[in-house]
Amino acid sequence: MTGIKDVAREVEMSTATVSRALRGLPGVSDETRSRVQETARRLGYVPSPSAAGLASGQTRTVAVIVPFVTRWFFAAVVQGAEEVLRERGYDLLLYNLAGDASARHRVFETSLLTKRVDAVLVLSLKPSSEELRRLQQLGRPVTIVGADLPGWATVRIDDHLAAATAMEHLLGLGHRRIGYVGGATEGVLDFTAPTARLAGYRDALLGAGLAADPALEANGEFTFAGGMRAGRELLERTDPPSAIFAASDEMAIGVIRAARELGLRVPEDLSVIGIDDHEMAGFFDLTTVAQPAHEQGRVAAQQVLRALSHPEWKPEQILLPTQLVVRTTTGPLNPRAC
Amino acid sequence: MTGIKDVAREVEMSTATVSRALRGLPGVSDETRSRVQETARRLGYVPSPSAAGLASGQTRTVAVIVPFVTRWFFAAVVQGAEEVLRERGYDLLLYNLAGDASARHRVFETSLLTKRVDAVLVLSLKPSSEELRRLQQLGRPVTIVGADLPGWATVRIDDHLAAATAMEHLLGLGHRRIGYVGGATEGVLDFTAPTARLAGYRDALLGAGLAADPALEANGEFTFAGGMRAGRELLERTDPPSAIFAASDEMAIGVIRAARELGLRVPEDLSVIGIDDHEMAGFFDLTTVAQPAHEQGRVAAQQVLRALSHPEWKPEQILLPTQLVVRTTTGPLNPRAC
DNA sequence: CTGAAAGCGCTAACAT
DNA sequence: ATGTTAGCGCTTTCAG
Repeated sequence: MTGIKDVAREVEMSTATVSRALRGLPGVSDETRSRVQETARRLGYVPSPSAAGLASGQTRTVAVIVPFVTRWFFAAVVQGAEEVLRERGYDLLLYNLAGDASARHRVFETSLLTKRVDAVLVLSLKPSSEELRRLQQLGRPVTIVGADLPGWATVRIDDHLAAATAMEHLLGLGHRRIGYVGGATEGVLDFTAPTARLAGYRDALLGAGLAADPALEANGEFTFAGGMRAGRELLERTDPPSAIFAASDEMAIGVIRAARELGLRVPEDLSVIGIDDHEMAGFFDLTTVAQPAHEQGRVAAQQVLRALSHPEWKPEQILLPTQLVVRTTTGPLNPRAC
Repeated sequence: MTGIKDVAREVEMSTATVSRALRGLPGVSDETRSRVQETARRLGYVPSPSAAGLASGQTRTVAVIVPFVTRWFFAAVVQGAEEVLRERGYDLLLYNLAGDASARHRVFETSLLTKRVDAVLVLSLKPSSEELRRLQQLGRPVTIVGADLPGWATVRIDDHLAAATAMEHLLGLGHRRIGYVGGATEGVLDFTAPTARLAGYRDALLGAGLAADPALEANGEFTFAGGMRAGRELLERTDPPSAIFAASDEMAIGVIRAARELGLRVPEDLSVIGIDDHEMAGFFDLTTVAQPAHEQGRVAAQQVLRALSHPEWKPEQILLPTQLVVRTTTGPLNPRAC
């Protein structure tokens, strides 16, 4: 295994110079640098991250803590983060909690990360106060993605605004009786988004001079199946809504399916709008409020990398824009449907 | 930052003993071990992976190389692998190639992995012969998931058999004119599965005394949208098939949608079967041949870990079982449909 | 611009 | 059962 010493011997220089040359540090003549690079390549030199990490205290590795890699949003964020980390020569250590409490404990509590990574990305899960203490103790940049956590660096969308955008679209089409399919507003997952979206829904109704009707709010658990159940629940009422706003595309698709099973046409009898612009949204011609999941991953990674190179950096809250994407699952209120 | 030395000083023993005690190595009295553990905990000792890696040559880290984390199969495999790695105290380094040639080059060519991981999992992508050479040079356990690569350790399903199972189901229902929607049989991705599934389709037809008709084979690119296009192509023929076997559930769902748009009822006018048992398959009541994606990740991780602890270990080809899951998108041949 | 030397925090013989 | 002693392969002062 050829090491820095072999390269140094070959170019007849010290390992210090070789190290500087290879890492692009100043104070090396151009000629020396290129000779070193050429020699390193020729010898097939590969640096040892362990040795570099031990000596420098930097691992060039970022931990990404995810509730489930299998959910669209998380996978997209991971993919975005991985791209920029790789471009900058950082590695991505993935911790998938998968709803497993002991996994969670191991990652957060034991400070396993302390000497292992330079920074941490936490996706959409609500750290307990104890966990937050641990994260703080790391003394390393931490960014929360997809959730609001005052005082911490975050990257997310404005969930209240996204909901308002969806509602404005439905209200603009003449709908007045609008149902909501969301998810639990408590729990360790997605802890702020469901709450903010529900608030956006209610506020939009109030803003339009309408009363929020608790009977029109159902829990779709952020899944297809849940969305379908919730949709059926709302649509089987004696006074069903003419439009449904689902807090995620998966739930919206579930709602569409429930409508179809009940013999309702979309959008003639029921308008449906979601949030996400999931890859399947286009496929289902779903009107939705698009959120840039992939971009949130990129920006979050950029944020922690910036923090690493600027020690004086202060946590920032970054909001990424959402955009209404009108497809064919929403339409004007059909008078007969009332 | 408290290190092993601090613990050693506190218990008045050598760092060697502390190291042994903490790692569960033999040759430490029970009493000493528990005193060391207790003290380490009290002092908040966290080991340094860099130092341990440098001294031992082991990183307790496994690289997982994925084409796209955002595809269901890959995400599920990663999740499965992460579970067993975490249980065993290994970390997962994720490399997402995302169709980026330079990313790919960086991961494989530069032997970046050499001193960074103890083992490698490669998902469904076809390493070039140069890349295989590099992987071999690593001198570390490598397992290929979801593809067949003679001479290498692999974990996958029997794709030919899975296709045969699907075809047998359709043939048993009386279908004779059966279309196939698959993906490219060349390329760097999923390189053996599409080929084997297509062969399974053709062989099943031959086995039933039917001729394989190239006009009934379409490319759905393993995506929803592609499946829909391919489905439309087959169904708009003057002599459309009465059943379609799609090599993945996403394509099968695309086919169903194409059928619906053409006014065909499923399964009365068209039977559709897929492969995967994707999370959406149940939602669409899709008949499919289930493959254990999550389990393939688990088994692959177990395989490399076993290889790590048994140096004499020889590469194994592991086939995981598939299972026909009959739902409602397949039905008996409708005589009128002929 | 380059070199010498002292670690970084552990592990792994080899002793005792 | 425990201790001693070398490193592992780099980075980083501090000199020159």
